[in-house]
Amino acid sequence: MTIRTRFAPSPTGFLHIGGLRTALFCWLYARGRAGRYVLRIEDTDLERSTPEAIQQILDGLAWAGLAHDEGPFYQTQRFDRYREVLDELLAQGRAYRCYCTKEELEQMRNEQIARGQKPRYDGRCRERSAPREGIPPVVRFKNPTEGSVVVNDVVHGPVEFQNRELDDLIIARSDGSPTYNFCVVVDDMDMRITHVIRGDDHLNNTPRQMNMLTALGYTPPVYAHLPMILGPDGTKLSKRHGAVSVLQYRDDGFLPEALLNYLVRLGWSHGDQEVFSIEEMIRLFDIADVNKSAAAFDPEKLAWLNQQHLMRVPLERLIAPLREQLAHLSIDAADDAQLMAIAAVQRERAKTLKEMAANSLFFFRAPERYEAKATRKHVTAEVLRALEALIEDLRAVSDWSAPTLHALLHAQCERHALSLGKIAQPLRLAVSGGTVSPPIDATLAILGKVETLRRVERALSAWRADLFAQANRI
RNA sequence: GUCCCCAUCGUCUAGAGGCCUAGGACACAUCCCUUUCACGGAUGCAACCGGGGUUCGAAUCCCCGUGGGGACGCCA
Repeated sequence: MTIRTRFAPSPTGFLHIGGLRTALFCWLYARGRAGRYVLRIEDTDLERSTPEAIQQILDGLAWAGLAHDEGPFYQTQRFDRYREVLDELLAQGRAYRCYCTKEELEQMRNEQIARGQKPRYDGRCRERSAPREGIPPVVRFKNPTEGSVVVNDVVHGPVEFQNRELDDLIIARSDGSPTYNFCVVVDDMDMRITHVIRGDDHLNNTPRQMNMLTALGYTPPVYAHLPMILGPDGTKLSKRHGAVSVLQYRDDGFLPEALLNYLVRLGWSHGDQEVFSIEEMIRLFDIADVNKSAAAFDPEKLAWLNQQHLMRVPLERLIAPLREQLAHLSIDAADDAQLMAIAAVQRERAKTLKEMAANSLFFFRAPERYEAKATRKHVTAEVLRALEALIEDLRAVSDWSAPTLHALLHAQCERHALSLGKIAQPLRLAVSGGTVSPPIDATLAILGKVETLRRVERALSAWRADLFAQANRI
């Protein structure tokens, strides 16, 4: 039988980290065993569902690369079908109309809580034959009152629920619209879902759904309830923990495979391996290997993984997102080859593409000033003499490449009996304004001959004036 | 309150009775490499929630506590 999984978000907010991991596990499981991954939008809550949220979810999933094989299906477009199943249940006496008012239910709940009991509907309308005037009824599922339901959860093992703990849940509101637990049941059945992989918070819903499925003559699917993801402080993940939407991670300069890699390692592992390509995840992942306990989200490890992926991914992959990040810094980087060269030397010195862009700003913009402290430290009369000699060499270079420049620098250092650092640092200052950059030869190579000479000449004249003023003052 | 779930370094995890002197990774510290910053390498710091059992032997199995989480809606 073909394995069929589904991701079923409700569009009442952004797609967040937890949702993305659920989607990832569903996707990996289906992909790894020639199955089908279905996307279903659970938008039965007309009040809170928004088209913007739907778009956000779709965009987030698309960015992550978790393409669905079927769907997206919208529950709001399946109301006729739910109605049909509802009537079937009603006709079979598996469901009944309940005329209790919200006030009565509220009162019932309060009394039960006061008595220290679990609030639950007492089934008083089960045997009611006559409707109550003026009260539009809801429909409740007639849950078994005896025995128990065992959820053979793939990650938790068997979990037993007593039917007496469950009550007759509402499956259609008084306005006739179906509720979540009922739609899920009908959809999972109709879409022939074989594996329901979802958050831990749904474990308690499972016995009810299984009872309904059974009442409909359908064998329940396999269930796998994933542990929750907690914030870095161990409490429930929320907005104050930073990124809410997965799209925020894109904007912050993360690679989707890095995020996915981080997420797959939350509750799952494969020996000592930390870095996984998408292909490896698909090949190695198994829902049965997932942990039971909740995991805290660690932004530091995500950042480390992102760098690991930045260093492994084909360089071309970095061009577009790096350009995008530079655009946010008002840099219009048109040249693919140049961006690739920059990414090649910067990727081992940046955790994110955003950081890479910031570190690479100087390639596009000449420094306006030179770090004062570093200038005092690295710029001396002796260094100036060496640089002046070097610039002559540079002017004469026809093959402007890192190896050539490297040789030139070395030669000049030897001539002046200086270590390479003595000359590399002031050069860095001259071209970048600071003391941090990729290897100086590579940096100059990327910058190009014209721009390098312009910047070095400008720095030299500024520093000459400085030294002269200093000498006169003393 | 009732029901359900969970429990190994600060964090993510390995561990399915002896291989555990509890392994790896992030973070942190020190050192090496070095042209700055990184990358990389080495070393160090650091954990089985508590108590009872079962067993020759328990991080691993059972029970009870404790702590954390979830559910209990005409939300999903």
